[in-house]
Amino acid sequence: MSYANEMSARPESADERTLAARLRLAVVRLNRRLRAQRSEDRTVTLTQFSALSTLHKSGPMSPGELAARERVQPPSMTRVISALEESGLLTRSPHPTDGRQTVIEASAAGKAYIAAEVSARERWLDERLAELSEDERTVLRRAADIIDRMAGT
Amino acid sequence: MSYANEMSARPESADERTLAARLRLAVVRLNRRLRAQRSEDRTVTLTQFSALSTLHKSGPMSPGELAARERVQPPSMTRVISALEESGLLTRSPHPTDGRQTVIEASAAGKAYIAAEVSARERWLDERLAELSEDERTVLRRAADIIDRMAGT
DNA sequence: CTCATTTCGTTAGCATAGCTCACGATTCCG
DNA sequence: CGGAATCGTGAGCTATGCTAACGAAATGAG
Repeated sequence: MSYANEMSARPESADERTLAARLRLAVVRLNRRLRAQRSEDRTVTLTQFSALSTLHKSGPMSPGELAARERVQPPSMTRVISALEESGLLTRSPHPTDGRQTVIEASAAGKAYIAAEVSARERWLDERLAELSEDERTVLRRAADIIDRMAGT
Repeated sequence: MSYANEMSARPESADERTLAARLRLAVVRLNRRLRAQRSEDRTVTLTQFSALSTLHKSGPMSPGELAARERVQPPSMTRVISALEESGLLTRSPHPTDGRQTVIEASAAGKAYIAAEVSARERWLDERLAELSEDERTVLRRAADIIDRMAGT
């Protein structure tokens, strides 16, 4: 069943690397895991879901504003918005006074989708978090704030 | 200079979302920032650097083993290894006893590259971390361990 | 009012990064 | 010896970001 797969590699350990190196690896790995959690739901990707969540939570805004909140360049957001509109989860309407802008908003279907899928989407992560101690969750809660502050700069 | 860009969107706040949602957003955002830090160094991407670091730190191993450590599927790792080999930072050699396997190892150039570039690569993150308090860094250090444990499952 | 400048959203094209499926070579084991 | 398992890889797809360039609309100096 199990073949020999041991070489001179040292075992993976809680290591003495720098904080930057450890944090980078942790973030890269968790990001990969999170993106992989879209298998059953074929239509909406993590990026789209993230944008739709932010839009739903913050209310109608312009595409540029949403791009800024998600820390993404406007052209990247354009594609996300187009995909969500095509799925009927979001509506585009003209800005009342400024002809250059558009107002995007989560549609009724989009809001329903979020309500229904938010737990399914984050089920994997929720389960992992549930396995932790309350202290560990507190650490992650604080870390999420700190990371967000760093990434927002 | 400043155009009106206010709609009915609520301001972005330290919010009352679930831990899962907050952690997801924080990780996705930081990951984007980290990948963007490759501007000066044209040749080696974050994924390649991450793999090379792990290989250097853990010693010679098979491609499959490296893929497992990086939490990536073997075909994904093949491309990373090929790119690193082409750059001369890694060597492939046949396994002494198992003809199916190969042994990959950071070359002298690869080790030198890591030693020289590790700080440059992580400069952006290092600078952000330096702006934090010691307490905040401790939180991130613990969080990195917890996240890695979750992602490793 | 006129027109150069700025802003907004988008299109086009590129690079990275991951996946699954399939396949050939090799090894293991009954 | 021959079927089954394993390893690495090739092919092809999708997602996710970026920059450059552009057209439409708004602004503001004259």
